[in-house]
Amino acid sequence: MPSGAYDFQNIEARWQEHWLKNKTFKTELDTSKPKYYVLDMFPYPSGDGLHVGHPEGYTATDIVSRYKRMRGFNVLHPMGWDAFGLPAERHAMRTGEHPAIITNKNCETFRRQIQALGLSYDWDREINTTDPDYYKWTQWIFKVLFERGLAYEVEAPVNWCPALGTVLANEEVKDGKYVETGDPVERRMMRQWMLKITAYAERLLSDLDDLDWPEGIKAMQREWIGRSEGADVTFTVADSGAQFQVFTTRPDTLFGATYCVLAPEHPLTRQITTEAQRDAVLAYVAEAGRKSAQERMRDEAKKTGVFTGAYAVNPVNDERIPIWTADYVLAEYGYGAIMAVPAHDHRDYEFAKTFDLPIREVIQGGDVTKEAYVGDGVLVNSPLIDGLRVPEAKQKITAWLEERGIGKGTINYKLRDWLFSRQRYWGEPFPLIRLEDGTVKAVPQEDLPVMLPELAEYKPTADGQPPLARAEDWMHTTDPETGKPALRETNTMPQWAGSCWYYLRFCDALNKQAAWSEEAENYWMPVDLYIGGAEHAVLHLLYARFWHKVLYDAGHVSTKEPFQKLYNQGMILAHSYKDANGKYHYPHEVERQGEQWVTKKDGAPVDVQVEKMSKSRYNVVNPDDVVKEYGADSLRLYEMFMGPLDRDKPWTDEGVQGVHRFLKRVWAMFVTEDGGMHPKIVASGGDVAMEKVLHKTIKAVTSDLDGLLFNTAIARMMEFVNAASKAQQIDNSVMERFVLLLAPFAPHIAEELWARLGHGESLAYAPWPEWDEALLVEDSIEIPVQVNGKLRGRITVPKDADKAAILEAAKAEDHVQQFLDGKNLVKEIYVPGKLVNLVAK
RNA sequence: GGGCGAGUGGCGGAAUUGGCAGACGCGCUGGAUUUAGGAUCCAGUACCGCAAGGUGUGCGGGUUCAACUCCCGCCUCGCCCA
Repeated sequence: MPSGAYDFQNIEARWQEHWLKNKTFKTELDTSKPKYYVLDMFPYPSGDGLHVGHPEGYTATDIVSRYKRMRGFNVLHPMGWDAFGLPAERHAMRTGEHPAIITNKNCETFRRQIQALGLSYDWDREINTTDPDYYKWTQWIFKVLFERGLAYEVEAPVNWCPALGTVLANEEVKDGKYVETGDPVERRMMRQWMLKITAYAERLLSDLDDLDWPEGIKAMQREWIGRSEGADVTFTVADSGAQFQVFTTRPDTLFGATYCVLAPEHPLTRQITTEAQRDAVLAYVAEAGRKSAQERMRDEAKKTGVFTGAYAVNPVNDERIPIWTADYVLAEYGYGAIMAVPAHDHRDYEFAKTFDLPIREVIQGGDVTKEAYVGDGVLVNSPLIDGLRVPEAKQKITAWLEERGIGKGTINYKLRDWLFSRQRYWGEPFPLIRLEDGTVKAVPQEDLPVMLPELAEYKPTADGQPPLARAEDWMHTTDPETGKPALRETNTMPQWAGSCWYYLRFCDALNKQAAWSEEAENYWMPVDLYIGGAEHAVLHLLYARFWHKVLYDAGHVSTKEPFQKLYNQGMILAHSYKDANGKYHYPHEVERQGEQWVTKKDGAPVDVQVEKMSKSRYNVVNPDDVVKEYGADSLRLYEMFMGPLDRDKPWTDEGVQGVHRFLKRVWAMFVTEDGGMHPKIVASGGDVAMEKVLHKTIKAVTSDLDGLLFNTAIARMMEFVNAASKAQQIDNSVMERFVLLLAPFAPHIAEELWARLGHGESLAYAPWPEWDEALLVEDSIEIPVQVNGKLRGRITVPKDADKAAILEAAKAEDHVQQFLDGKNLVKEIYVPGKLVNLVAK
C-alpha cells in the first residue's frame, strides 16, 4: 500500500493504543468544571459477542461525550458488565465449570470488541456486577431496603418455570411462557422475597412529569403503574356473616351489580362454596392455577367460571346476588374480588352473556341489550343517585358508603410488589440469616459481601431447593450477635438488582469504603443523558427509579430521579432471504436476477424482507467484520448516518461503503499519494468562500449535535467536503477546524490528521470551533418568486433591499411576466428573505 | 378496542413557529482514467412530456396567497396495553 493511502487499520490500532496508554479519557472529579454524565445501558456480555445493534447507542453516546469534552465539560462516560444471568448458569450446569469463568471470558470479548470501536470510556471505572467488590454494595442496598421495611417474605403464587427450575417475575412471562426462551411457565405457591415497590407507586408516577424522556416511555410507565381512583365496598355473604371487600372504579354502578366474582385463589372461595357446588368449584380452582395471569386477562379468551352456590348482599339495596368464581378476576389485583356490573363493563358483560346472568342498565346512553355501555350518562334504576351524571354519582355514592362504614374512596394501582428472589446460583446472595426461632436478620455490614459458595453442581437440590442449599457449610452459619445457629437465605437476587444502581457506582467505582462517596454522587448525579433500547422501557427503568428513591429517602443520594434525559435508539434491521420452503439463506448465498432474488446454487427464488437481526434468520452482521473491512470510523459513521437515532433502520453493506468513501475523500483532501500534506492546504490566501462554508458547517453540526441529529450532522460535513474538493486552495486553519468537527464522529482519522497538521497533543480536549453569525450573511440573496403559489422565477437582490424594490424586481422578471401577462395582480406577498408570491386573476 | 409512533424518489432519509419538496448518501445511467475494476474522478438522476408545461409527500375532504407541515374523516404498518 502506498504510504499516502488511508490505512485505517494501522491508524485505528495506533490511536486506540495511544488513548489507552495515556489514559486520555480518565475522568477525575473536578468541581472547577461543569460536569456531564453520559451513560449507556451496560450490556449483558453474552457468548455471541457484540452485534451491530450495540455500537449504535454506544457510538451516539461516544460522539456526545467527545463533543462535550471539547466544549469544556468534565465528562463521565463509563462502561461495565451486567454479568449475572441465566446463560452462564446453564453453561455451568452443563459443563460443571464455574459460571465466573465463562462470564469473564465473555467480558473480555466484549471489552476487546468495544475497544476496537474507539469508544472513549474511562476504563478505570469499568465495573462488573458479578465482582464481589461490586455485589457487596448491591447487598448493602438490599439491607437499606430491608431495614426500611421494604423487603418482606410471602407465600405467593409465582410463575414457576420447570425447565429453568426457578420462578420468574410477571414481566418475564408472556402467554404462559418465559419471554427469553419460550419455556412453559406454571403457577405455584412458594416462599418468596418481595420488594414493596407499591409503596412508591405515587411518586414513581408523579415524578415522571419532570423527566426529559420520550413521551411513549413515560406513557408505558404510567400504564404499568396503572393508577385508578375508585372505592372499596364491603359485601356480606348472605346467611354466613362472612364479608369481603371489592375495589371498583365505578361505584356509581353499584345498583347495576347483578353478581359478584371471587378469584379462584380468594380465601373465601372454598369457604362459602355450598356442598352441591363443591366438586365443580374445586376442579375449577385447580384448573385456574395452571394458567398465567396474562392468559387469564386476555379479553378475547372465552370467559369461564363456576357458581359457588353462595349469595352476597349488595350493601346499597340489600339485594341477594350470586357469587361466582372466575379466573378473569386476579387474586393479586385489588382484593381479588369484584362486583360485576354487566351492563357497564365489557368483561362482565361477556361473562353474563355466557352464563345467562341478568344485565341491568343503570346509566343511560347505550343499548345494553347489544353491548356494555361504559360512557358517561344519566343514572337510572339507582334510587340514591337517579338523575345524576357519572362523576357526581360517584361522589355521592362514595360519601354515602363512607357514612355507613361500608366503603370508602380509594386509589388502586395495577403495579404489584416486585418478586425479588430467584432459585438460581448465578446471582447476588441475600445478606440475610434466619435463626431457629424464625427471626430473619441482616448480615452486619462488616461481614459483607456474603460470597457465593463454591459448588460441585449448579442444579437445584433433589428436593427442589435452590442450588445454594447444596453448600451445606455455607448455608449453616451462626448469628454474629448471639452466636446461635442460623441458616443463610438460599435464594439469590434477580438479574435486575445489579443494574438498579450501577450508574451510582460509576461515580466512584474504586471506592473501598462505601458504594460511593457523597462528594462524587453530589458532583456527578444525575445522569445527564442515558441511551439504550426501548425494551427496558418499564422494568429496568422502573426498578432503578424505585431503588433510587429509596436511597434518596435514606439520605444516600441527592437527586429524586437518576436519569434526567433518556433517549432510545432504534433497532438495526437487516435484509433476510427466505425460500418457498421457509428456509433462510445467507446474503452471500443469494443474488439478484432482474427484479427477483434467487439462490446462487440452484436459482430458486427467495423472498427478500427486512427483519430484526437474528442467527436463525441468517442475517446477523458482526461488527468485527465491518471494522476489519472498512474500519471503526466507517462503522461509527455509518451507524449514525443511516437515519435518526431513535428509528429502526435496515443495514446495507453499500451504505457502509458510502461513508467509507467519504472518509477516503477526507483523507485525500489532506494527504497526497506519497504521504505528504496536500499542496492545496496553504498557510493563508486560500479560497475565502471556504471560510463561509466552514462557518455554516460549524453552526449546523453544532446544533445537530445538541439535538442528537447525527445523520444530518454527517450530511453537513459531506457538503463541506464536496465544496472543499472544488476549491483550489484552502487555508490551513479552515482545514484544522474541519478536523475538529469530524473528531467526535470519526476520532481515529481526525487524530491522525490533527497530528499530521503538526499538533503534538490529542485533539480530545481541543476547543470546539466557533462560528461567526455575521459571516453567514450573504451580500446578496436569491428570492424565489411564485405566481399563484407556483415557482416561476428567481431574483437576486442585495441583502438590504426593501420590500418595494424586491416586489418590483419580482414583477419584472421575464418568466414571471409571462404568467402575469393578461391578468390582474390582486395580492403581493413578500416573506422577508424567503420568497415572493404574486396572486393574479 | 385503547395509547404512542410512522407512512416523502428505485432505497436509507432531508425539509415543521405553514414559505423553493427530495439536502446528504446508496443505487442506477453516461463519460474520463486504468493492463484490469466490485478502485478513483466528472456529469446526470421524483414522475409524465421532444418541449412548453403538467403532476407529485398513504387516501378523501377542508382552512390559507401558500400545506409533507394545520383541521376533519379514513387506510396501512410498527410498538405498547387490554
